[in-house]
Amino acid sequence: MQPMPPRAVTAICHALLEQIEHGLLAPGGKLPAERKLSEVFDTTRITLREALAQLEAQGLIYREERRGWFVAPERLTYDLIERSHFHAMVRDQGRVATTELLSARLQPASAAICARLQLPALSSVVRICRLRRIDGRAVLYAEHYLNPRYFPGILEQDLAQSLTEIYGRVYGIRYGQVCFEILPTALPVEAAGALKVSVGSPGLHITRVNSDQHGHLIDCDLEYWRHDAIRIRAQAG
Amino acid sequence: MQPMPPRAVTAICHALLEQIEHGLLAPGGKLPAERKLSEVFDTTRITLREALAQLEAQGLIYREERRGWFVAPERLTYDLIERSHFHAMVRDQGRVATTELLSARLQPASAAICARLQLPALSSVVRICRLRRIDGRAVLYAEHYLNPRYFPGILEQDLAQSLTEIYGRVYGIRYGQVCFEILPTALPVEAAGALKVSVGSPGLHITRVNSDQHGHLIDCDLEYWRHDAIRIRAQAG
DNA sequence: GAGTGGTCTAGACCACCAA
DNA sequence: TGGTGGTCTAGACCACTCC
Repeated sequence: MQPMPPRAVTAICHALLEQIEHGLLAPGGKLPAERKLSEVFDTTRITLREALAQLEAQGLIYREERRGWFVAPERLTYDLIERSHFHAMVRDQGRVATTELLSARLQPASAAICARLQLPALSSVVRICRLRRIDGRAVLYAEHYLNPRYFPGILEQDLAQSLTEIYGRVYGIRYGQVCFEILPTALPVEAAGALKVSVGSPGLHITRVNSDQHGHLIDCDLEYWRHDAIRIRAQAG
Repeated sequence: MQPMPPRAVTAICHALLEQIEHGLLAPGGKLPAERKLSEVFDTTRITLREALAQLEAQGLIYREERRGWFVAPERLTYDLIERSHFHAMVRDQGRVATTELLSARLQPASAAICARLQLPALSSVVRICRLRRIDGRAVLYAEHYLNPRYFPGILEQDLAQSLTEIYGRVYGIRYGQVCFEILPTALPVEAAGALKVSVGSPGLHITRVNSDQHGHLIDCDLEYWRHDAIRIRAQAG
């Protein structure tokens, strides 16, 4: 249909794409330096970076801040309905998950969190920030906000583990109804910093508000995913 | 925490953000020309465009190909579970929806579509391409693939209407189980062209595979949304 | 210390849109 | 027809990574 303009950027994209598809650049492999690539394609770094940015938007390559460009690994499939926890989900897909605890403490809740958990103004909540990796690559920055009333003494637990597992083992709490909200947007600074991506890169923001088996609102999660690390599945009806 | 580098790009973002938040630029309003803005902020167009791209990634402004930059309207909330059809969903949120039929015909199915609909190789399917707008802004490019066996003569219907409604009225078919797959990625050329966005802009790709009330796979939709036009909701458990 | 990516400058030409 | 956005050039300096 369209006359297909002979754009330099498009040509570079196609050339790189072909190399990746034919396996000359393996998943996880590093691309040559930008200056080297701009010589190869006989163009400027600005133009070359434009092409890299497009492949990044497609999720085919990704960037580690100041370290260079890499071929993106396969996405993780995230099933909204049959929610196993992160480590199990990753393991079931033949990958290795790790979790790093960034911070955990009791603090006053923001207005937004109060509203989500239906708490009165200025309530205290337990805030747990964690970074999660798949095969060593940071893919998810998550903030958990727990209603402290249901989880006395949780700060003494090992919070790099699955929270779901601690909920059940220590408090006898299981998830009941869960509400999701999925928002494609740029990653905020905290998330971008933790994931080592440049601020303003596209990402996926998932908010989960969780009730327990008795219908009490127990906690909510703010998850920030690399946009290229995830595929969401759901079944309805 | 971080020393907050005095980046030109960040400074411009904040300045524009403030103007938007204080309503000096109304939703749908047009921003000044890029050259004008780069003068205002005393920088080059490249740098200024970098800032605009970041705000675009956040979904705060958007671009119409060759027409300029505009302040983004509120997102549409898309509920995965209680799926009313597009026009009803938009109307319920106080907006106006329109649908434009781009093409509709019987054609051989691609391998991917055959797999989704569990059809034998080289089956024919009805392919319907449509463009949907909210308040006049193109937000969704959708391709529907129907198993023709369940929809004889559907090409004679008015396909700018709700398909859900035609299914029920003409064929006595209602949706049963539905599978979703949500993928943040760059918009492919057909979608980008129809939505009038530059190729390679981020978007949200939603695949729906629909069964009817008897469990037959009747059709599947490939939806391509502007990343800034949508917020997805779901409830589970 | 060499090389890398991150950022920025100061221009240019073209195709398209609106007047 | 003038101004717009889309694209591209040919450099530069800095902070950081990696050796």
